Formats: sequence, C-alpha cells, structure tokens
Amino acid sequence: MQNKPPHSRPARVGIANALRSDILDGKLAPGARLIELQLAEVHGVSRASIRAAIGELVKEGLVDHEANRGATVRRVAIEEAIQITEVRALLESLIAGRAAIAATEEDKTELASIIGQMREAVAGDHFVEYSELNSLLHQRLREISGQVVAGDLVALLRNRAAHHNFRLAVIPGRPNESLPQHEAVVNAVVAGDPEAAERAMRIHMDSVASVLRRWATVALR
Amino acid sequence: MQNKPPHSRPARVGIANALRSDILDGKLAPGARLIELQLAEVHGVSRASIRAAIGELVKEGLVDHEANRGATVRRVAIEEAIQITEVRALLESLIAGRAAIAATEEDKTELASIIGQMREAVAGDHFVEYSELNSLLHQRLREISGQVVAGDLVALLRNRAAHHNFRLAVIPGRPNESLPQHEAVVNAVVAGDPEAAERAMRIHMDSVASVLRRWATVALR
DNA sequence: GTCGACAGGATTGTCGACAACCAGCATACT
DNA sequence: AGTATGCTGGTTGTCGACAATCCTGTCGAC
Repeated sequence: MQNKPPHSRPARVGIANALRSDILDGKLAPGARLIELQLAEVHGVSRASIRAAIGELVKEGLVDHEANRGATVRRVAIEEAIQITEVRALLESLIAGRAAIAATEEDKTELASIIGQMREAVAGDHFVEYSELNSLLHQRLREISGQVVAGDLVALLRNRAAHHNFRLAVIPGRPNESLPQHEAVVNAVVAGDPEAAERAMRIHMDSVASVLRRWATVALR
Repeated sequence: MQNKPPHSRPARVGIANALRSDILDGKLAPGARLIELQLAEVHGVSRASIRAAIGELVKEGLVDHEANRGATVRRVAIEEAIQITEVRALLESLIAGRAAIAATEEDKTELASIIGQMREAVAGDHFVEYSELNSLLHQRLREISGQVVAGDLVALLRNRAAHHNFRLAVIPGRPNESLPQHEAVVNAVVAGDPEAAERAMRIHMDSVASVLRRWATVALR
C-alpha cells in the first residue's frame, strides 16, 4: 500500500477509505480525535490530503468537525440509530416499490440468486457473509429502483449506522427472523407488485427498528 | 465586509455563504465552473480557503466535483427535483406526525402565528415573504419533531432543490392552493393528532410534486 | 479530408511553513 | 480558599509555490 504512482486517483480517496475502515472496525473508537499532523505522518502524505480525506468522512457523517477544535469520530447514540432506521424504513419502502415497477427480467433473476445465497449463508451460520449479502441486496434494489435521491440518502444512513447494524446480524437467531422478510420483499418485486413490496420492506425495517429498541432498553437499564 | 479580525470564524464559512447565495440567486448558472484560482483572487483569500468552501457546497449537494476536473454548479434536472420532493414527502410526513406528539403549548402558539403571517402575505401578494415563511414553518416543525435525522436530510434536500421550489411560490395562484394545506397541517399538530398531521403533510407534498410534474411536461414539450 | 500524435495552456492535487486559535496550567491577586 | 490573569503547548486555519493532470488546438501522415 506504499507505492505512489503519482496521483492517478487522488490520495484523499485512499486515505478516506483507510480511515473509514478503521472507524467501522472500531480501531478508532467513537470520540477519538483525528489529529491532522499525526495522521499525515502515519500515512506519509501532507496535511492537505488528510484534511481533504477528513472532509469526505464529515460529508458521510462519520466524523464531526468543530471550528478550531478539530475532528472527532462521531458517537452514534443508540437513540440516533433508531431514528436512522425509522427514516430508512420510509426510504427503503419507496425504493422497494419503485424497484417492483422498474425491475427487468435479469434484475429479477439476480435478486433471486442473492436470496438463494442468503439462505445458504444462514444455513451455514456464516454471519459475515450474510451481512454482506444483506448490503448487496439493498444496494441492488436501490440501483434498480431508479430513485437515485432516496438511494443516495439510504447509502449515507447505512454507513452512518453501520456499527449498530452489523451487530444486529450477529444476534443469535436474528438471521432466521430477517431472512423470510427479505424473501417476501424479493418475491413482491419479482411479482411486480409495488404495494406488496412496499409493505414487505416496511415490515422488515420495522422489525429492525424494534430489535434496536429492545436492545436500547436492555443496554440502558 | 472587508475587515479581517484574523479568523474569528473560518473564512470558508463566509466564502461558502457567498457562493451559496450566488448559486441560489442564479448569478452562478447551473453548469458554471468554479475555478479556484479565480475565486481566490476575487475573494482575496488563498486557494486553500476556496477549496474548503467548495467542499462545504459539495457536502450540501449544490456543486459537483470531479477528480482533476474541478467543481461545477450542479444541474438539478426537473426529474431530480421531483424525486427530491417525493422523498421529502415521506420525511416531512414523519416529521409532522412527530411534531404533533411533541409540540408544547408555546410551540403551538408559534406555529399558529406563522400561519397567520402567511395568510397576510398571501393576501398582500408578498411572494418572497410567503416563501420565507414557508421555509420557517417547515424548519420549526423539524425542530419540534425531535427527529433530527429526518430533519437534517430534509434541510439538505430543501437546499438542493431550492431553485425549483422558489419558483413554485411565484406561480400565480399557487399560494392560494398551498396555504390551506399548510393550515391543515398546523391544525392537526395543534390538535395533537399525529395521523391527521401526517396525512395533511402528505397531501401538501404530493400537491407540490404534482405541480412539478405538470411543469416538467410543459417545459419539455 | 480524416485521423492520430504532440505540444501548450489552464486547472487541480499536493506540499511544507507560518500565523492564529483554543485549552489547560501555573501564577498572582483578592 | 477562590477567582482572575498571563503564559505555553498543541492543533487547526491559511498561505504561496511546485508538480501532476486534463483539455484544446495545431501539425503532420496517410
């Protein structure tokens, strides 16, 4: 990762990716300060590039940035994660409905294939793979729907609450609960029934929200 | 506006505000290139500050930025404006519903006051004032609702489609159509009826979307 | 006449240094 | 003891210059 073919793609992208990974993996804990000079030395670039990279992350809502006080890794309170899920419920439903209208035959077979892989992942207790397929499914629905505005916002929110969402997939028994919900969504899309797709997605996201709520009350006891 | 008490608040804020105004006022047309060196000379600061300011606007979705090709004022196609309004319809409904639950007595009287002012503005054909009051009403609802995530996103989208939205307020007869819709929303909030508030806001935003659609077909003939 | 290589100009990406700013601590004063 | 004041270290804000990159228009070959 050290080679430097001048700047074929801007350094900020690489740096931003590295920082994003560190944040999502928990290597950079919430509240941790991102000190420009320090990061510049570690990554072997100048502060300008670091600054640009941090800008990217601020844009994505992963870090906060106060004037003259620097950037810190954002704390996403569980309460905010719930709000995020509520909003996503609305957006994802819209997306699912549109996808049901706009999906081509190829799209439909691809979605079915993803569901198949998810089934296998659940059967084999492959949590990480299941989580990734989950992301993929939602992403493809976004692309198919053609509602780019909603798609962009969901992508943003998904990143922002990624920490909490990933944990969900690891809750014992959770995949067994969410898999049929995903199947219902895909079935409705394949059937070309927008209302059913919206409803199914709504049920799915509400279920996610309720798990988060249950978890919040447990954690705050 | 020339005095320079070193940097009590970062220059990028001032520059960003100036650029934002120029964009929303149409002084910087969609597609116009934002050339860093040029702007640096005009505003009397260095490229670094300009670059930071442009970063702010990119965050807000007002300008695009391609690698090595600079920043341009973003074209918001009418089609995108429609999508934005669709998404806002969902978010604003959520917000209205929550506001109906969370509003205090003071909040309610303030909302009623805003509606009163809007009525006067319509009666006096004060379009600009009406548009500003419209913004204020939606903003207060966001704050009251406590749904900060939805609120942030709406603020973002509102900015992004500001160009089109402002034009709406100037369409003859349009305020007469939207005022009662706003009244219905506020009435429901004051009555503390979340479902009615959601429904009323939904009707309002759908009406905005349909005006945009009608306009799009006319403009594209 | 059309296509491709190539130079030139314009613009962004990156760098290192200096200045301004905030927080915390020691000191002095009441 | 408690509060105000001034310093100092660490960090961000800003600057001007250099290097890399892209776009455009020109020239030559086929």
